[in-house]
Amino acid sequence: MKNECIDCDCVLRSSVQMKDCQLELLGGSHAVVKFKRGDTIIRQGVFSTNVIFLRKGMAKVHLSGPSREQIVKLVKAPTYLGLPTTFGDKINQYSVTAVTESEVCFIDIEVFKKLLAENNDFSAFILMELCKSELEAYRRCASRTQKQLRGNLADVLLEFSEHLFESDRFLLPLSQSDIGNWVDAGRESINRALSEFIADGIIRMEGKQVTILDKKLLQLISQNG
Amino acid sequence: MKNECIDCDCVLRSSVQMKDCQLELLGGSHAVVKFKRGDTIIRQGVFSTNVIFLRKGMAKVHLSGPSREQIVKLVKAPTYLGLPTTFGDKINQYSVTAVTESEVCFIDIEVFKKLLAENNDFSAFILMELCKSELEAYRRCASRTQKQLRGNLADVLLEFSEHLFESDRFLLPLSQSDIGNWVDAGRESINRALSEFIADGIIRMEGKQVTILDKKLLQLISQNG
DNA sequence: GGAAAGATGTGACATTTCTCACAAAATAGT
DNA sequence: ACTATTTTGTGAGAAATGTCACATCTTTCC
Repeated sequence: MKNECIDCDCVLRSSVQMKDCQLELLGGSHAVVKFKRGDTIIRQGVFSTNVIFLRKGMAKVHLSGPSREQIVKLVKAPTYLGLPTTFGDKINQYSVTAVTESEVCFIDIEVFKKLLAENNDFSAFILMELCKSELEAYRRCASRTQKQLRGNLADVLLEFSEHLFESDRFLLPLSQSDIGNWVDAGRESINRALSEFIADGIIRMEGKQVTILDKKLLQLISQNG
Repeated sequence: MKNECIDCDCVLRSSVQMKDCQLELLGGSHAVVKFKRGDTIIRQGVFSTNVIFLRKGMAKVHLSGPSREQIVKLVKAPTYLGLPTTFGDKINQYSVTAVTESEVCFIDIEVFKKLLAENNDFSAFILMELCKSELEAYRRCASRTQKQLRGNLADVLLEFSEHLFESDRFLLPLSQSDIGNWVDAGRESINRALSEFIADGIIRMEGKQVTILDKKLLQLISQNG
């Protein structure tokens, strides 16, 4: 098998120096798999022995809450998936589902641990990533719970436009009830708020195709809402 | 200065083997400080170069949200404080405030990084801690946003009783408005719900002294809503 | 190509919680 | 010991969302 890791983003992205032998190790022990939209990449409640690297695509991280499914965040390639759930616990504590066509590598956890132990740069990098995502989790949670519907919906739209697709025009990869599960609202409320945004000329929607017409206003709603 | 680290919980707790020279390093570079209830240990928005180890006491982790202060969690000694905020960003992204008399060590971040690099056990331990707290953050956030007031208040009381004080009788270290900022509710609502719990014979309160009378029922309320 | 499943649009109404207003109690500071 | 400040208790009405009930649309899959 050709060692795909050598030109894989997962290494480039880490901006970490890896010795050839370490790349060998990685290359010899992983499997690249494709997922379709809606496919489960990591399933909550299942025993896990792999860290996953998302090479291409976009995925939602979600877990089952007391009364419904809670979407925690959306992530796009390139990124690691399931670090906390694989290290923190043998059993997956959350699910990850592809929301667009995706491509991932499964990396055996023992190999991953070996790399962490051998390569201090790498382990410092991972540590930093974990710190950042914990901070992000705190911020997002505070923001979600304190803002009301319109503010949260504006955040979601801005998140898509600015971080995930980096464009004012994109195909919404979530259903309205998914968005509800993300921002803690009912499907109907999301629907009504979207209609308002359209009526106010803030966005345009043709099917799943969203165009942001007035980003300034959206940012204002995000702040004040 | 005597090297207090040798018999400090921070080392014991890590269950990590430290070489004598590493302990020296730690012992020679930290400062032990006492804090009173209400004192700020870490202040959001301020430049930081220290990791902090909470030796004794209890503290709240909180950050300023869009419309009010959000309490993220309560922690008790022994534990590290501010790892994410010190590693993830030079500027503190959250505050930590003592809620009981506390004692902490300030550990210079360069020393901490050196230890991480030198001691793989230690760095694996820290990595694991970070993973666990990220998982915990996700779970708590989902729980808080999906449950309603009584359920969340029950959770808070159980958290005090089962994890923080490990007793059915304890001195509530937060004001009612703090509790509100923790579970995303107004101060008045917390007050009313507490009164209900008292009226229902679930708890007793004499001033700040709380006694849990019916833990089973409290757990039921926590589950159902 | 047609049935079944899933996603979206929309109304009416019930609920929960917030907000404002004020009073009483407790705590801290001098 | 006596203010000043913070915390707690309580009512009444407002506001935001949730819930339920249907009527379309769309997509998926035999």
